[in-house]
Amino acid sequence: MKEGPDIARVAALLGDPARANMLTALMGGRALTAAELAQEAGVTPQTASSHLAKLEAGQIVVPRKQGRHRYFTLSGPDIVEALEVLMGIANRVGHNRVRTGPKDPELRKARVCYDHLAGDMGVALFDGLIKGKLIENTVNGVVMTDAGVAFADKFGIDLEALRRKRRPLCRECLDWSARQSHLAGSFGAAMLDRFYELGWARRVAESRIVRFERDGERQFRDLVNF
Amino acid sequence: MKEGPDIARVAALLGDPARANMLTALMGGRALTAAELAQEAGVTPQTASSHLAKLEAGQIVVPRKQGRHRYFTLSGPDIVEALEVLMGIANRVGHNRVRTGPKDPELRKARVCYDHLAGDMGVALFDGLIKGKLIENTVNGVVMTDAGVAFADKFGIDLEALRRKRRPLCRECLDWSARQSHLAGSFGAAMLDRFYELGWARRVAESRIVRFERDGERQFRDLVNF
DNA sequence: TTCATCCTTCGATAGTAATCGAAGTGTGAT
DNA sequence: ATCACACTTCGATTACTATCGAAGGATGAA
Repeated sequence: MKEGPDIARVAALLGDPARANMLTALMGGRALTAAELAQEAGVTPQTASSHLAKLEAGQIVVPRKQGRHRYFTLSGPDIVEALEVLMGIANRVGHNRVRTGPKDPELRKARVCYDHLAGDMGVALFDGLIKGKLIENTVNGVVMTDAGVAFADKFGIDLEALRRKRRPLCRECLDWSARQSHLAGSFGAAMLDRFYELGWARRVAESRIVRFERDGERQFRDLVNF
Repeated sequence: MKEGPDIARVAALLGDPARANMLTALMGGRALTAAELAQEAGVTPQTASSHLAKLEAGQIVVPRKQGRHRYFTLSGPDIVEALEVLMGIANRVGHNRVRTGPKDPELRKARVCYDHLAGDMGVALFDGLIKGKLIENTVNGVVMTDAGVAFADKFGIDLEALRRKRRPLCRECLDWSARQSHLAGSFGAAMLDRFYELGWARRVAESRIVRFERDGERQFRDLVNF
């Protein structure tokens, strides 16, 4: 009837709760399997498969076969952009899925996002590494500088082992409580692991909260104030 | 379950063809009535009313009552942003409502948009009238200047008759093939009628194409090169 | 080969939402 | 007062789609 791009078709693909959950899970930038996405969306694998088929047909996600797994990624940065804008709108009009409850402050401060640190402290870490010129935020993604490599070694992270994994070393991940980027990727995960090992922080059981020890938080602050 | 804004709810509101049509019509920035939006969407007033109620409840549009009309506008620039991004995606993945077939060039060049001229020549007309200061694009919409009134008279358009109609005299209409505004409103319709009368152009049967005669196009070019 | 795992397809069900005809409400014009 | 118009509400229909159980590949491991 009318000329122009078919907005509705694309928007409808993002307009189902299960699919929206999958897509936001993919915003971290990491490829996820169908099973992981099913869990994220809270649906059975069959249902997830159906949704993923639709998203694939609509070219919102791109599948990559690896062994008996199928890994999905977003088809492009424009999808991320769309999700971001929609989140902004949802936020503005007050369509939120969970109330900002009493124990929320701790979640906002520090929590795990899959396997890396998110929340205010996650953002602080990312910013600190940028300011200290240990990582650089280029158009092609986040990369480590030579100074960063030296730092990782000194901090007790085996970069060579990380590089052997398929997963990208550094990646930025949008933080919805803080609306800024925090550090993801295998290096981001390794940093959080190291915080645990050093006794700076520990996970709170049955929750995504990461609780820093008093001394650990002090050392963390020193770390990010390059 | 998950924290964060409820993307799906917002996206679902944009994910219906009728609603998407209404919203893209509102991208021009001007307030439109429920009836106009119904026509844009190609649905009956009842259906449009239902959609508008949903959009209003979701705070995507804002109503403003004026007499027996209800004017709707987008609730904020973020909505425009979202629509633009979605259009980009739809374009990238090739979800277009009309095929860019062989006879497409003619459609792009000149076609009717309801009752006025759209396409490249429609945009050229609009721009020409603006440049010639016959119309002005103000925040409250497009208005005619004194020079414009004089021109209309000379061109054989009875402005007084047009003014007696309820319909606004001048209006801009977003052109998706050209991504720019063209002239709508009763004056826009009258201009196209006059082109027919003068033998400058004629409609191609069973199509929205407006085909200009060689001489008619030349005179049209003279007209818009104020 | 046999088994386990990951994922998809099929089929049935249930819930939702778009649509429009008919009727109702409110506003402005004659 | 009467009419016309703009819009909404109600009710019924229709169509779609999300969902999951069950079963069927496909891949890798033992």
